[in-house]
Amino acid sequence: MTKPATIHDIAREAGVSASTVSRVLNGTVPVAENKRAAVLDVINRWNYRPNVVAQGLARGRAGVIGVLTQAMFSPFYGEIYQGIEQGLHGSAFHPMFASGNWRTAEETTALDLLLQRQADGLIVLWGTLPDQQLQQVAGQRPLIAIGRSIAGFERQCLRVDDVQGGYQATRHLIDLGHRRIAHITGLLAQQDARDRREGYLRALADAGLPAEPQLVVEGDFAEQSGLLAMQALLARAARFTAIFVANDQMAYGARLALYRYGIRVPDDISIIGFDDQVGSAYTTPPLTTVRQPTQAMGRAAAQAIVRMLNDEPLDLPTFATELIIRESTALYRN
Amino acid sequence: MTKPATIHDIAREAGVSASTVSRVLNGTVPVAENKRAAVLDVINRWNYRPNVVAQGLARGRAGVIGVLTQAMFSPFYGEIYQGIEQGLHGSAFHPMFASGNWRTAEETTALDLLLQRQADGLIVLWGTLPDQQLQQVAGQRPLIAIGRSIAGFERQCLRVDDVQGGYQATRHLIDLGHRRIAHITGLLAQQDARDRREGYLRALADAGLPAEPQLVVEGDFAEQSGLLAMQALLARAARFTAIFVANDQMAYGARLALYRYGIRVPDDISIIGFDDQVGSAYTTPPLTTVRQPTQAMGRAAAQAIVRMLNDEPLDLPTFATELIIRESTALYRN
DNA sequence: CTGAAAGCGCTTACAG
DNA sequence: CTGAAAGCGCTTACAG
Repeated sequence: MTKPATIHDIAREAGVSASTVSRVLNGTVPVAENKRAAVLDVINRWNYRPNVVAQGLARGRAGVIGVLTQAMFSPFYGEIYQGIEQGLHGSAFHPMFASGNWRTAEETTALDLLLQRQADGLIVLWGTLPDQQLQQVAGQRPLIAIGRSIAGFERQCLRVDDVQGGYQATRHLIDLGHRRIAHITGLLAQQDARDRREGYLRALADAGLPAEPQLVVEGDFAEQSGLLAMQALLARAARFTAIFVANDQMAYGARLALYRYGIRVPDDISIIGFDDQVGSAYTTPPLTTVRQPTQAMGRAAAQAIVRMLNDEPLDLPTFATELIIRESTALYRN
Repeated sequence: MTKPATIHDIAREAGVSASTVSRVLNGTVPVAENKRAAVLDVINRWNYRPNVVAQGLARGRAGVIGVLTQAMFSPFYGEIYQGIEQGLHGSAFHPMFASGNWRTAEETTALDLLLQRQADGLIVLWGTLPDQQLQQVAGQRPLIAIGRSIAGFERQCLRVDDVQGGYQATRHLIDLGHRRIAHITGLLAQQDARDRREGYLRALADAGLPAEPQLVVEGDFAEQSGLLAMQALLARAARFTAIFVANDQMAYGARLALYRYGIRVPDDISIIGFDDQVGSAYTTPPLTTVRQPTQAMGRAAAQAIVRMLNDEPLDLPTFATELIIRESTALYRN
């Protein structure tokens, strides 16, 4: 367990000062060709890598973009990470992740961790942190939020149009001829769940269809709640031929409930989800759903952070959802 | 964008030296009660948080465990992360993730990133890095590998018994009365895929069943390859009534192929996967599979790293797989 | 072009 | 118990 070489070791071996080694490392200032070659030679021979932590301290810039996420392992966030990595590529900044799991206390811990590790900028993905906490951070360093708003920092909040998404999903069902359309909502404490429901209601209203409270039940975005919600719906008197489920995970649960009851999809009931999770193309039948441009959103957020760090002006685009038609929805037939 | 307070600011305001502030922060040495109170007061009032990067530099310990993973967003790795976080909890170390995506070049980049950020220890999850590269790192700092071996460092490699897992899966099918059992393998360039196939072959042999090459086709662990492999199998002359698929993702694809052909699961064909992905309990029908104790493995790896960091002796347990029987497998009926 | 010096924000012997 | 000093591994004016 030998200690790794430092810039001074390299300097000594190459017969120059540490300053010079630093200069050839960073290419900031011209260095005499022979010294440059000597330094490079030692660096290669010793396979020297500068300590980026020390660099960060000296430069006052860690080269880190903190990403406050909710679930390290969700495929949904995964696509956003990919976008972030793409957006950061070639920028001298690297992402650093910490997850809050939708619990305010954990989110606070994760945020502190990112801040203490000197993240130069922050990307906040959804979550339950109060505006006030984020406002304070946003006042101190570049911050972009995805999936939530922060009062006073609206221009740094990148939101997808969930109302439109919910509308699209419901409209698709209506266009297929369905008239009695149920809805399993997400956790209504979350804005996105409320927005999707809002889209559902508007689509019904626009089509002159009545909103039937008995056809709406709240879930919590997890599979099991979709299953339970579908059971509840099936137990009620009100009938329906199609259902909009507020995310794909719950749609899986709902679909399983139908399977258990021997109700066919899409022959008896059409089902549409939201998110287009990776697995959704391989469910039986493949799930019709509404896609959020996750990767593009991640990329935009990363690019925006870099622009802020460089004091360049910001102009976040608006992100629209996209209907992905697969095989879980079909024409209504009487 | 005011600069955050430093330890000197706190010291000045509290009327003590920076050393004293440091001492109350770390609780290493007794500090007079009145000064301690004064310091704590300023810290709270200013909401001061020490710069952990600077702490790490001064201490020679970053407090970071690097986790070299393959896919940031896979639920499978996600469970391992959870285990790692649990194992690190309360240990003064935090995980830091970088992903290699099963590409040697990217894995090298990710490893470098972790090393440059001064990770005190490393947990390597699967991957394609040559032994030599990892041996070098393992010679310099604590390293634990999950899912792969490193020559000369076997005691630091935590492996799950894939042969046993493949055996269990196949044996389950045999116990249900199946005699003609197909197998979709993983990418055979990977050891785990070869081991699972080995388990399959051994189970057949132990039951006195012939190994039929026409019943085995290679996949690449992704959904689409499972679908394609199943189509290939169905196109062949050889019939089968059950199939062991080397992971759940491919099992989803294989199941979709059967759906398209109108072949019922498990009535016509039984199917068993491997991994017990989160979604597998909600497929139709819910998937029988073999579970790896992912969370326990992550926890063990994290604890082992901490032990190594504290120069305590190591004794990694062996991890066994577990059969999870759901509804995609059934008794063979003629 | 280049070295010595100061500094980034901390910790930790050292001396009292 | 406590402060001044040196040091962690770098960078960057400053002076030449």
